[in-house]
Amino acid sequence: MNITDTIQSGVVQAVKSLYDADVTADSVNLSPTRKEFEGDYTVVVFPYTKLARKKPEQIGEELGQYLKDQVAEIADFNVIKGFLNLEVSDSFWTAFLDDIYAKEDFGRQPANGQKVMVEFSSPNTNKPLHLGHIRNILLGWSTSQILDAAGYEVVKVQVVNDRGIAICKSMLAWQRFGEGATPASTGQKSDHFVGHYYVKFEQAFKEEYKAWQASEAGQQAFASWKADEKAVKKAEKALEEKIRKAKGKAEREGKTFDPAEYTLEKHFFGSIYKNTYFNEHSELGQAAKAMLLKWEAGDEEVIALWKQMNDWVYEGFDETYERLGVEFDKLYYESNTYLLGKDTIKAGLQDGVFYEKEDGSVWIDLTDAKLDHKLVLRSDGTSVYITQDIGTAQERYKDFGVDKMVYVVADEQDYHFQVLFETLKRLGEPYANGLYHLSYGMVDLPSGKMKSREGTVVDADDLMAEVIAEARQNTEERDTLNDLGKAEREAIIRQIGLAALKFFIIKVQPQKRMVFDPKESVDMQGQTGPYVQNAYVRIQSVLRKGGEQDLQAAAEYTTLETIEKALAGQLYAFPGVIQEAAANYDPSGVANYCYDLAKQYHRFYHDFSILNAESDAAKAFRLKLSQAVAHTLKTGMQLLGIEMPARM
RNA sequence: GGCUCUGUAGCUCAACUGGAUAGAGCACUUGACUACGGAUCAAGAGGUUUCAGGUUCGAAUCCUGACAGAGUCACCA
Repeated sequence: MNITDTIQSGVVQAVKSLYDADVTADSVNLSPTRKEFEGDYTVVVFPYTKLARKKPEQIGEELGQYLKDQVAEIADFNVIKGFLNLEVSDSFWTAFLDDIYAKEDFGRQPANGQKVMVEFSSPNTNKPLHLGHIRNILLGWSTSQILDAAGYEVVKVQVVNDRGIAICKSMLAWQRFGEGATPASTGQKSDHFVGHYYVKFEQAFKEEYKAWQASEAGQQAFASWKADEKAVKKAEKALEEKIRKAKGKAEREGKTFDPAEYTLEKHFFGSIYKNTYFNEHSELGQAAKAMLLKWEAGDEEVIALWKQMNDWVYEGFDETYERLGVEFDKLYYESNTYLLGKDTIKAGLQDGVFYEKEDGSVWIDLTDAKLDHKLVLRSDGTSVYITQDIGTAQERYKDFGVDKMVYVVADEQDYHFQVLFETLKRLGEPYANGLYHLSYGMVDLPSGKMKSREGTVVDADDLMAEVIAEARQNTEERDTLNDLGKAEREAIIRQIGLAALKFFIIKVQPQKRMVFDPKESVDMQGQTGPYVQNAYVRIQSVLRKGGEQDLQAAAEYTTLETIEKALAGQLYAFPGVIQEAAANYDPSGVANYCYDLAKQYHRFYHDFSILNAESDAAKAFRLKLSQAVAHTLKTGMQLLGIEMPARM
């Protein structure tokens, strides 16, 4: 039985015997004691004032005395206002440490027999991965590791969006402007090579569109739209809102606001008409669409080109994934799954889950779940995004029989997943109650939103190279690794750089939008990944020098320093941290836990000598404590996908 | 306009899910190694938790209403 349960049930008994009232163990408000007070755990006694009809201080005293008398692990207590601070006996902590210090897997839970699938990354294949993908991948990976540590069997998958208009754009641009170039011939990383042609397409389209805007046809389109008073009025309103926001933003950032950028004409061509132009007038747009149709028809030449482009991209992605240290158990390709789900819709139509409109389109009415009516099949019988998501979910269940599915997807799709999950529920899918959308906020730069069109995206490969370069520079300044071979040194430098990057991103709660400052992300001091690594490295250094010590002597160490108890208490909390992170699908708590533990250890290390401790008993005890901290830090950081070097 | 998320120190983030005097890091100021790794430690300064009400013994946290930012409301994905 663990100590928190022991205390809680002790309080239940105390309340029963002292006040003849029944409370549940769950309701006992128990938390670690704040560091400015004496004690290890604190019980809040305010809730018992009514049933005891006494003052909080008095209740605290009575409960404290009862626990001290009846519960062996409680050595002492004090009461401040309505807070009962309990002191756990030193022998409890030494026994606990004795139990865990040699366990490298401390904190991990035994298998619980449940299977969960985590989907993450899921890129488009027309351009390389960027900072946004990195947040997604780190969240997905660490959540997978955490679920695994919490006892689940985890299946990691990604959906590769390998078809559609976007990849056709890259293909077309390569065909027209590529002149037979290949990644090998240009020396470019192959996914960047493909992305280059995507950008090329967008540039060419932009030029084409701009020329058309000035042409007679373009001006006429604008003029005829302008005749529609209602539409113009609506657009003017939207434009006003846009201007107001832009002005506010310029003001906040101390920049000048240029009203010439916000004319009605620019708004019309930029926001309102762009899709229409692409679909109906653009030569490039027509060509890209024609290519998509040919792809769907299975045209050999187009398919061959498509395969070539995608292969290039995959080669590049694999490299990036490997550098990041992530891998998947199975990949689903949209080109294989995009037709799934139609049969389910038809069957659901029979069962009355869906309804059909006169034009033949199929819908689901979710108004009683506070959602809307949602189209699930077009009037021409073709599928939409949600159709294939329904089919894919069923496919995955067939493949793996999972109890839960976690989708790591940005918060712009919150509504989509609400609709999807509700629909699957109504279809009676067996896994419907185990669906979770791990929604996360977009990553902003200090300069504002990332926009691929404006070239303000932070490339994943560049970013990793940058943090590693910074780690290299820091390492060279210290010359602590000079005796190592180059390969070994580089491996450590890589671990340090990636620790900085990963920790910086994972420490923020998923649902929050985060500001990513590249300058801060390469920081290696303070609340950072390398700071945590440093605590681990210090311990390794101590263990190398004092590892021969016979740890039996620790048994004679019976009076712990405050900070030693605090460290033991923190270690004790680790399994709970993992369980909570798993239950909430939130790795940020693990990151913050690792930081707190490292910080506490750094302080302990500074204030007390380990190898030159006052007695053999103290030395042995502190070695055990250090070893336990090292294991815990290593496990915790491993859950975040961060490796711990033995030296740095 | 409807719905959802967010708003905490100059900046980046916490706050054990309703508990004590709201905590860290960065930046700034000042200290600490002839001792186990200074990527460290300690100290100082920095707050009307966006605002106004409400519930409660107790609110950054829950409720209502404003305000601000973001997202979404496609026979797009």
